[in-house]
Amino acid sequence: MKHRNLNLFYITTPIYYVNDLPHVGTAYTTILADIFNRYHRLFGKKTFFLTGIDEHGQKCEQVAQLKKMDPQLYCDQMSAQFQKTWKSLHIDYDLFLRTSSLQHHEVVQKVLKILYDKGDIYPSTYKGWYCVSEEIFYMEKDLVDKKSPTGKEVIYLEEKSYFFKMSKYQQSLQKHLEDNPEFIKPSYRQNEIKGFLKKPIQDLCISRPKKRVSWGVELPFDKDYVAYVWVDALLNYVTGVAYLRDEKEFTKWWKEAGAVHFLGKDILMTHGVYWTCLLMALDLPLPKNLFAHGWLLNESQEKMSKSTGEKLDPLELIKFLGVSELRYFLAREIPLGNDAHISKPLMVQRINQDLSDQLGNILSRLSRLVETNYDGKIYKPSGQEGEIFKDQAENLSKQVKEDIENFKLNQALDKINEILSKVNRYLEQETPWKTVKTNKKEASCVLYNSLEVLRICGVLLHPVMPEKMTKLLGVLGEEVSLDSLKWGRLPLGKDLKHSEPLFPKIHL
RNA sequence: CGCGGGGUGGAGCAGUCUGGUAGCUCGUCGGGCUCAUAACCCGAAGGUCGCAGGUUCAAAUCCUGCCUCCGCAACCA
Repeated sequence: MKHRNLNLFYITTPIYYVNDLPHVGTAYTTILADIFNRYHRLFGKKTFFLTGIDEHGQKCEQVAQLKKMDPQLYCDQMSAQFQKTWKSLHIDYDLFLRTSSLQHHEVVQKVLKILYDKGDIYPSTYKGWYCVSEEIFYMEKDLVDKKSPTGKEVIYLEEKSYFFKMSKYQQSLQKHLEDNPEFIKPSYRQNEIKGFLKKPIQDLCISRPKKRVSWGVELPFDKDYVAYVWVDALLNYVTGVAYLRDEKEFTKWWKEAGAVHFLGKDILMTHGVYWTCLLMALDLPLPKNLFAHGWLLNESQEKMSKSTGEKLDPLELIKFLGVSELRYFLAREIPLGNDAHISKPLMVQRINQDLSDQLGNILSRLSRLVETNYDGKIYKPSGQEGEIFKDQAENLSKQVKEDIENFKLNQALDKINEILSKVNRYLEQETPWKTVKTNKKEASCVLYNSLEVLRICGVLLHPVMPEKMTKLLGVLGEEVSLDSLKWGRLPLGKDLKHSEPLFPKIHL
C-alpha cells in the first residue's frame, strides 16, 4: 500500500445478479461509477473500470428452470441484455466480467484451495432452520411462531458444510478501520460496520451442497459442493484484474491503483466484512475505498428495485429524457450516499432548468450573436478585459477535481451551474446585443469571455454527459483534454454557427 | 439501554464535521429586457431549521433528553 501510484485509478461496480433485467437502481450505480471513471481519466489518470454479472446460485438456477432453459444459456442471454443496456447508457467499462467465465472459475477454485490448505476453510456442521419451499436458511430470531417470516414451514437441519474462518480476521479488520477513517464512505457507514464488529463475528458458511444448488463453482477439495455465491462473486474484483494470472497487471491495478468499490448501501455488510476478511486471508491489500450510495425511492418511499416490483426501466427512461439528461439528473440531484426520491416530474424540472434553460440556452444566445454580428468569427480580446473570468474558470476546474476526489459529485455540478448562472448575469449587464451596434470590439470581448466559460464548463461536464458535451464542444470547435481546461483555448478562426437547441425542453 | 440515517418557507432538497445576518431549484406576485429553447435579469411575499433544556457574546450547526419516520441487525442476492 505504500507504493500507491496516484496516476492510476481502479473503479468497480458490484456484479449484478442476473435473476432480473437491469433496473434504475443498478443503472444508478453503474452510471455513477462511469462518471467517476471518466472524471479521473479527464484529470489525467490511467483508469480501469470493471463491471459484470453474477451468474451462479440458487435463484438464478431457479429462474432458468422456470424458463425451461439451461442456466448457461439463460445467463448468456442476460449478459447480452446487460451489455446492451450499459451501451445505451454510454457506460464505458474496460471489462465486463462474467462469473461463469473459465478464467474467473479457475481463479475462484485456486483461491478456495489456497484458503483450504492454509486452514482458513474447514469442514464442520451447519445447524439451522431451513425452509424447504423457499429454500432459505433462517436465523432463529427471524422465525415467527416457528415458521418463516412469510409463514412457511421450517425444519431444523444439520449438514456438513465448509466454513471460512472469518472470525480470525475480526481484529485486523477493526484495526484497519481505526487506522483508515476514510476507508468506507460516507463516514457514517464506516461507523455502522465498526458497530457491527463490536460483537464477535461468526465464521462464514461458504459451501452449498450440490444436491440443492449445482449451478456454481465446485469446491476443489470436495466435488459434492459448490461455493456460496457471495464468495464467488466478490472475488470478481481481483479476478477482473488478473489475480493469479498476470502478476504485473494485478499489481498495477490492485496494489498500485487500489480499488474503489461503488455499491448500494444494502450490500455494505458483505463488502465491508466478508470481502475485507477474505482479502486479509489471502494476504492481499484492502481496497482504497468502499463507497455505499443510497437508494432511489419512488413517491411512496419504497426502494425501486427488483424485489419490490415497482420498476423504472432505464431504457424507457432514456427514450423519454435522453441519456445525457438521465445521467445528469442522477448525478446532480442526489447527494452521494443519501437516499433520494425520484419521479418523472422531478427529473423534468431539473433537466429543463439546468440543461435547457441555462446551459443549452446560453449556447443558443451566444452562437446566434456571433453568427449574425461577426459572421461566425469573433476577435481575440486584448488586455485584462478578456480575462475577467479566467481565474474563476480555472479555479472551477480545481474545485471540481477536488470535489470528485472527495466523492462530492453533486457539489461539483452545483459549482458549474453557479458559474453558468453568472454568465447569464454578465450578459444582462454588458448587453452585447446593444453594444455590438456601437462598439464591435467591446461586444466581441464579452462574447469571447462567455464562450470560454461555456467551453470550460462543457469540458467539465463531459464525464457526466459525454454525448451532449461532445456536441457542444463540436459547435465551439474544441476537444476534451486536460489541456482544454486552460483559459483561452477557444479557436477563433472557426465558423461559429447558431446551434439548434442542444437540450430541447421536455414536456410531461 | 443493539447500530445507523432523516425531520429546514407550498413541493423537492443543500447547509450541520470546521457555531457568526437561513441557501438552491420549482411554484406564487410585481417589474425589466428582447441576443436566446415562452428563455434571461431584477425585486417581493413565505421558515421561531421536529420538541424541550443546556453550553456560548452568538446554535439549523456543539451537548443532553424526548417525539416521529426509515434502514440495518450477516450466511437468498
